[in-house]
Amino acid sequence: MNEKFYNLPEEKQNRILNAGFRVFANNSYRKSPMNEIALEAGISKSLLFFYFRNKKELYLFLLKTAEELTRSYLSGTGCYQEEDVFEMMYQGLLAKTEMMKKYPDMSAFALRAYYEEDEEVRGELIKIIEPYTKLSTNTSLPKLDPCIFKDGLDLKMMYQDIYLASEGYMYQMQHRGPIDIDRVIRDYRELIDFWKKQYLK
Amino acid sequence: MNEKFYNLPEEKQNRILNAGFRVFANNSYRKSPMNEIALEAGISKSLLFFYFRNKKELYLFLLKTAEELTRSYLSGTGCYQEEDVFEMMYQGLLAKTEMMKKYPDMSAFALRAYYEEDEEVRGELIKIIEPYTKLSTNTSLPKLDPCIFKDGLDLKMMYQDIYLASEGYMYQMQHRGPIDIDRVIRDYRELIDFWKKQYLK
DNA sequence: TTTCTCATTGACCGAATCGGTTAATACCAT
DNA sequence: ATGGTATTAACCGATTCGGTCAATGAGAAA
Repeated sequence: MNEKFYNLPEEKQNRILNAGFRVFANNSYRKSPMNEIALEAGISKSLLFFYFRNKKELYLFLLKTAEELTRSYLSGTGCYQEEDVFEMMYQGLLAKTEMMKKYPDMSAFALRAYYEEDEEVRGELIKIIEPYTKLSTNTSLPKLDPCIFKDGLDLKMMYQDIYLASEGYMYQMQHRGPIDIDRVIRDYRELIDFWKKQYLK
Repeated sequence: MNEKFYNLPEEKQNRILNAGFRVFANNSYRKSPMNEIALEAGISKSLLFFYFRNKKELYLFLLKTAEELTRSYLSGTGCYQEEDVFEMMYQGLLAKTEMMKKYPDMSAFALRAYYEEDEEVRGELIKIIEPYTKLSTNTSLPKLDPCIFKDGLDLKMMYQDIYLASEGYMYQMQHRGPIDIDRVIRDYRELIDFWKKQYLK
């Protein structure tokens, strides 16, 4: 890709990124037209081809960017060193909402890329997401100290419960159109507190 | 549509239905090619146009069919007259898995249709899904008899919890590729029992 | 076999769309 | 004016699309 892309004002860079995320999220790779991306970004198709040599380059650039941004957002929140499972989940969702404010279709784009099968990009696509394919199957519950939970509580089921409900929240955020994000956060916080009262000693 | 479609052996009808569901679920209306649907159904494009005059007719037929099938599946299970909230949820998920066995992409198709904006079909599309648009915003909890639940339990939060977790299950079923459906049902049953022990007196 | 019926198809058409190129602009500082 | 850079309109060849139609195939009836 053309290094001059980074000289553009950040707002314009983001417009292009978001246009790409959105189009590639709604269509398969082959059926995502460059002209549609350009139109949505508010630039001409020619300019888009000026910054990115071809569609494949733009696609892989978007994927690499999504990966980097996600990683930086997650490490930004203290969601990893948090020892409280509930607060960890909360921080995770907080990070995701922050991302969705700035890049509304990025996660949908990443999810679709995960299943993209077009041979034109598949090979180099895998190299980027490969580290995460193993990680995703890691549904095993983190180490939980039984002492702090109520006696006789099935920790595995509890974790299933909060994990799936959180997944359900994310799902609603993505598929239920544009909604009041701050409202979602407040609701989720309520749920977290409900769980803590319910499951913690 | 051509009434002779119903004369086809049921297996062939379903192949065509499922091919349509899949293609229209993965692409927008405009970018769903008839030839791709025919290929996936194992018939020629000409034959597809013999049974359905044009793309619009096929699309609306699929939508109407999806609506009817869903309604019949839901009324098939006793999920409405069930008074136990947990068993109601369980029956609901059971019905959905049954559907996904026979029509794997139907619900994904219906969801995408819900947000389809193409003016060629939007008008008549709305007429079909309009009754459900109001119903979907109905997140209010059903009438719950507080007596059977543990004292001091926040019923609204409990319902949020189980509703979202169930949503999370559905999400996993649709987006996590082909998985062992019976395994999913067993896991969900476990979760239901966990909730009953947790929330019921 | 011949004939009739009807499901099914390959070949085709005009129009639109696609990825990508290029030569020309608009803009702005010197 | 001049030079350089950001940006675009116009264009191209190839492909794809929705849809049509004449022809083929298969099976039952004669």
